[in-house]
Amino acid sequence: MPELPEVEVVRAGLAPAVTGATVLGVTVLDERALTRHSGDGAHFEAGLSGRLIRGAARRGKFLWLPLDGPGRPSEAVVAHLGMSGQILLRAPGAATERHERIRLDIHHPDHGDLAIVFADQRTFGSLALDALVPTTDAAPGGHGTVDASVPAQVAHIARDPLDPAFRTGVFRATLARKDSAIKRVLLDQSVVSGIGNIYADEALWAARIHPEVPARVLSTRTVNRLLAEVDAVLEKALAEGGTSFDAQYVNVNGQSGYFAHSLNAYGRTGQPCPRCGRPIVRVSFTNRSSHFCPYCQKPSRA
DNA sequence: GGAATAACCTGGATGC
DNA sequence: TGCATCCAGGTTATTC
Repeated sequence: MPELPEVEVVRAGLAPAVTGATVLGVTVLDERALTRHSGDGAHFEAGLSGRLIRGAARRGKFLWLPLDGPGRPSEAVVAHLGMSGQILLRAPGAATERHERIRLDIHHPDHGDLAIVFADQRTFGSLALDALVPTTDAAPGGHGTVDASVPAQVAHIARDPLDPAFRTGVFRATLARKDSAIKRVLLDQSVVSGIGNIYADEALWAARIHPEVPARVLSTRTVNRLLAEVDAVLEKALAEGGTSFDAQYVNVNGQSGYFAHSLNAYGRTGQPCPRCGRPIVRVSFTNRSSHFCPYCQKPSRA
């Protein structure tokens, strides 16, 4: 499931191959991969062909490629991997991938011709051509860019905890106003971006916070501890190439990450807590699952 | 306005 | 073996 570390691995792999490249052609195989695009497949293809890609940027789980082009508006290709999206770099003319939805043929002045393949099993991910708008804080739009702009559909997404422009004071103040469970708040991308179900469970386990504790009751010290653990979990996952359970997530070369071997709570129902040895439990939580240690993560600790 | 919930989707796992 | 059902979860529209 692509969360911040997985998307960052994809961005880092994509950047050297696409920066300075020109889009030769676009093939849309499945228009369901354009749910965030305002037009149809033909509109997407026409808007992209001939454009120069200036780089690869990311905020939270959103990835975008800023575009140049004579007489063209300030735009970017925005990608969201959803639950099962993959962006792969392939040789020109490479065989169609399983679940391939969109292919961009590009030419890079140093690397020659390449194909960018967007494949997605569950079709929750998408690509879109979107206008770039100024950031509200005048800081760079995200990781991998110095431009103070973001795609319009990413503008409502909060900065992620690894972003230098992330403001912990604003985060603490937001939590103090939230009656919702802390895990729900961590998953709210308008509060803090990049965290999904896996890393929310892992960070809460590391910080010894029960996932259903109301956010507003957490002390400043506890919120600081949580943020430190969120940073640590994301950094470690990034260093290990992300999490992969079943080839749902791969880097641009189709390789899986190793962080699944480092998980302490997520997906470990019934297995001993690495800290106290008591079994990890799984509870249903807003259409998904929460995994935690009921002994280490008592609600009263808040 | 804030919070909670349903819907979207595919394929693997499970049960009968 | 084949069919039906459940489950995984990020985002957004809808409802309360």
